[in-house]
Order: sequence, then C-alpha cells, then structure tokens
Amino acid sequence: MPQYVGVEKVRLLVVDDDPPIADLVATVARYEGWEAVTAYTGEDALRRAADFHPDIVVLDLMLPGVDGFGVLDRLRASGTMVPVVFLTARDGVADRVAGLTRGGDDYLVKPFAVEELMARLRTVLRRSAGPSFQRSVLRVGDLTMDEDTREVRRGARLLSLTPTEYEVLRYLLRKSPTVLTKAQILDHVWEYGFGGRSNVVELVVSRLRRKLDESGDGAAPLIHTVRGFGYVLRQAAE
Amino acid sequence: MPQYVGVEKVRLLVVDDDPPIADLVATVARYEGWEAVTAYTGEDALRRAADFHPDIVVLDLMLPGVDGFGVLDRLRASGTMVPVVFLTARDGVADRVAGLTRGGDDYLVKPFAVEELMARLRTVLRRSAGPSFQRSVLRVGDLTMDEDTREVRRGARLLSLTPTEYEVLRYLLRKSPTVLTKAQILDHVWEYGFGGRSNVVELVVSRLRRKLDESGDGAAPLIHTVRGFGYVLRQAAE
DNA sequence: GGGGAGCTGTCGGGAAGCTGTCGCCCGACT
DNA sequence: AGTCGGGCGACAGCTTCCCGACAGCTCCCC
Repeated sequence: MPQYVGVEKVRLLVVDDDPPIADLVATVARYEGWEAVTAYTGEDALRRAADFHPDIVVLDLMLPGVDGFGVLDRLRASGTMVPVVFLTARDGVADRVAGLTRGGDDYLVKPFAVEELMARLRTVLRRSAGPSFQRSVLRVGDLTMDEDTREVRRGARLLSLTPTEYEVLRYLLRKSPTVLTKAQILDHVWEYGFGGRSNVVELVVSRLRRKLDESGDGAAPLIHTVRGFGYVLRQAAE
Repeated sequence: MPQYVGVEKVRLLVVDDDPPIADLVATVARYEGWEAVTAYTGEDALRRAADFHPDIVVLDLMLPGVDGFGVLDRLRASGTMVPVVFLTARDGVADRVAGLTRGGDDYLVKPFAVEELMARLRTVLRRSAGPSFQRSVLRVGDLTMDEDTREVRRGARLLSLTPTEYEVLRYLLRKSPTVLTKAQILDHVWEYGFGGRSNVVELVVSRLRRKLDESGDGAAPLIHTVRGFGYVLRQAAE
C-alpha cells in the first residue's frame, strides 16, 4: 500500500467540540497507522498541543470558549509552526479562513468526506516536509493519478473525471489490490451523514469503467466486480 | 492455527441486551482463545470497560437505558480509544451508524454469521495494531487464501468462489487440521437462526471440492470426509 | 439574474449468478 | 446383502449487478 509520509507515525491532534466528529477523524487516522489525540475545547487543545507535539492539527473553527482563531493565535504565539487544516460550517467564515490558508495550511467545509480530509492532510504534510517534496502519483498498471495536478491517465490518454469519479477512483487506487465493499466506498468517499442507501456506488463505478476502458483498443478492464462482496482495482484477474 | 493478533490474549467486551446473543459471541471468542466479558446494559458496559480494559468492543446499538451511542460517547469521553464493532438491526439506525463507522471501526447487521463477526474483529485489530500490519494469508499445503484481496489459489491456479463457498473454505482453513462437524460449520458460517437443517453444508463442500480439485492434473483432495462426523481440510489423509 | 451545461442521484427493467431443495445413486460399514 | 450417511445433478426462486433514462441541483457565463 502506498505510503505517503515518511516512515514515522504521523502525530495528529483533532480539535472539535462535537465528540463524534473528532472521534471519527481520529479513528480514520489511526486506521491509516497514525497516532491521534482529540480535544473538545480550545483550552484542552492548547494543553494537548503542548505535551503531544503533533505534526499536524485538524481544527474546527466553531469552538465554545476560545474559538479556532484564538487557538491558532496562541499556538503560533508559543512558537510552533505546526500546519493546521481547518474545519468550518458551509456558510461560515470562509473568507477569513481563506486568508489563513497560506503556507502549508488548508481548510475543509463540513460535512466532509473522510477520504478527502485524509488526502488534504497528506498533502499538507508533504508540503510542510520541506521545499523538496515530491509529487504524489498513484499507479496501477497503466493507470496513473497525479494528486497534485489531478491528472488521471490510462496509458497516455488523459481522462476527464468528475469530482465524485475522481474520489472513488482515488480510493480504489490507494487501497488496491484490496477488495472494497460498496459500504466502505460509500462511507469513505461520501460526506458523513449522506443518506443514500442506494446504488450510487454501482453507478459511479459503471461510469468510471466506461471512461477507463472506452478507448477502442480494448484495454483490459481494471475495476473488477467481486460478486456478493464489492469491487477491486487491479490488473488482470488471472 | 494462524494467529492474527500478536501473542497476547485478546480481551473482548460484548455488549448486547439479548443475553443469548452476547453469550454466543463471548463463547465463540473464548473458543478462539480470547478473554471475553459480557454486559447486558449500557451502565454495565461502562463499568466493565473501566475495569476489564478490553482491546476491542462489540456493541449493540439497541440498548435499553443508555443506548449504544451513549455508551460510545462515554467511553470516548473517558479517553479510551478502543476500537468498536457495532451491531444493528437491518432497517434500524444504519445511517447514524454509518457516520460512526467511516473510521476503522466496523459494523454488522443482525442477524450475522459468527465467523463473519470474528473475521471483522480480527481485521479491525490487525489494522489498529499499527501501520506495519501485514497481509493476512491463510495457507494449507498449496492452497492459499488472501483475506484482503480475497484471492484463493490452488498452487498457481486462481479459484473463483462464491461468497458462501469462500466463507466455508475460510472456516475450514482457519481450523485446519481440526475436524469440524456439519453442525459446527452451519452454526459458524450461516447466520444464527438459519432454518435450513438440510444438506447445504454437504452441497457447498461438494462444490468446493470440485473447484479445488478440478484441474486435470489430479491434485490430491484437500477436503476429507470423516464419515459419521464431519469434514477436515488438510493434506494427505493420513 | 436568467439561461445553459454539466454533475449527481433515483428509478426500474433486464440479465446473470447464487443458493437451497429434492431426490436418486453410491459407497461404506454392519 | 442391507442399511444409512454422503455426494451431487438438476432446477427454481431469489439476489445482485449493470446501466439507460431522467430530473433536480449547482455553478458559471453572459
């Protein structure tokens, strides 16, 4: 499985006053092999930051007490340059956040999809690692995905994917050659709280297949159905 | 027997208000060499978690009193990051669960098959163990089963199994070289409460044998009948 | 702010594959 | 030689999957 960020365990601090959300993020991160710690208040966040020394912070801006900006200011005041990825409500303070996202920082609007959050965290870490960071390119067979340029190619042919298709394909790529259930794909790629208990995943996979394989030259299919279980992305079943 | 998670005994807490279900799970886990403790109420669950320090929790969401979510919140509030596998009724709170399971935790719909639950528990444990988890591959003779890719091979030949066949074979593999009765196989691989007191097991074994041994080169049979008792998977009968 | 283009998800029909029942045959043990 | 458990062909009902058609939505451009 592609490993993005060094060999060390990444240390992540998650700050959100909504425990399920904080816990969700922490759990996903651990699932990726990171170390994660949560804080539900601004004060707690500062305390944790002081003794946990995170490599990256996920910070909700809507905190009771000391709000997200306050936490950020105090973090910076204490001299740490740890990169931060902000979480904000949709119609919230997007403009003010935008001003803060220079450097290695970034932000995401709630509700978000966990794969997207993890992708951004990886990107931010990669960039903050130094000026000489290398491109992140996922590859399976003759299919490549450049996560910086968002270019996806089958061989030399450039594919034009919609955002959803891109996310599903990225997840399949990252997990290849593991077989994923539709529920896993739905849970990781769609926003938490998405109700659709439907066949969206099937549909997106169907559209992806068409784009991946459309060239007349009969390229071998890359996305395989494991009937009764899910989908895999990999070369040649046998 | 393949061992999935370290050398220590896994400590499992099972929380379900239906004692037969909780006990069923606990019994199976103990049979696997784990330590298992049950709780039938939310309050009891929290108490047990506090002094038993489980490595993993099976948590029914439909609890009287403090419900599953409440238990989870309080567990997290007390700082424990123990992974959880949820149980839910079919058309129940599936959406709310989804929000919680996008992490590395997992969930299962009742009624479930015991082997499937154990498989998921092992997977969750494996992944939460750290970034360096390795593939889980079961092997007996020249038969291999990769639990991540779901690839099953006899030698180099790739087999194509249906979900039921896959589950039965996995159970036989995991228990090899123990002889299993048809009742054991039925009880572990089929959902509890399955009515078919029939010859389904024979039938699936029959189909499996054909697929395992079909190659013209007369590979030695791997599934052996112990007449009047059951089946074993192992090389060379004696 | 009106119109258009593209994206996303719902519905539903049709095809393919999977599962369990029936029942006959066979081989093993008595 | 008889009895009984096991093997397995055939089949029917059901589940799963695929994908065409369409409608609501968003975003962008004029």
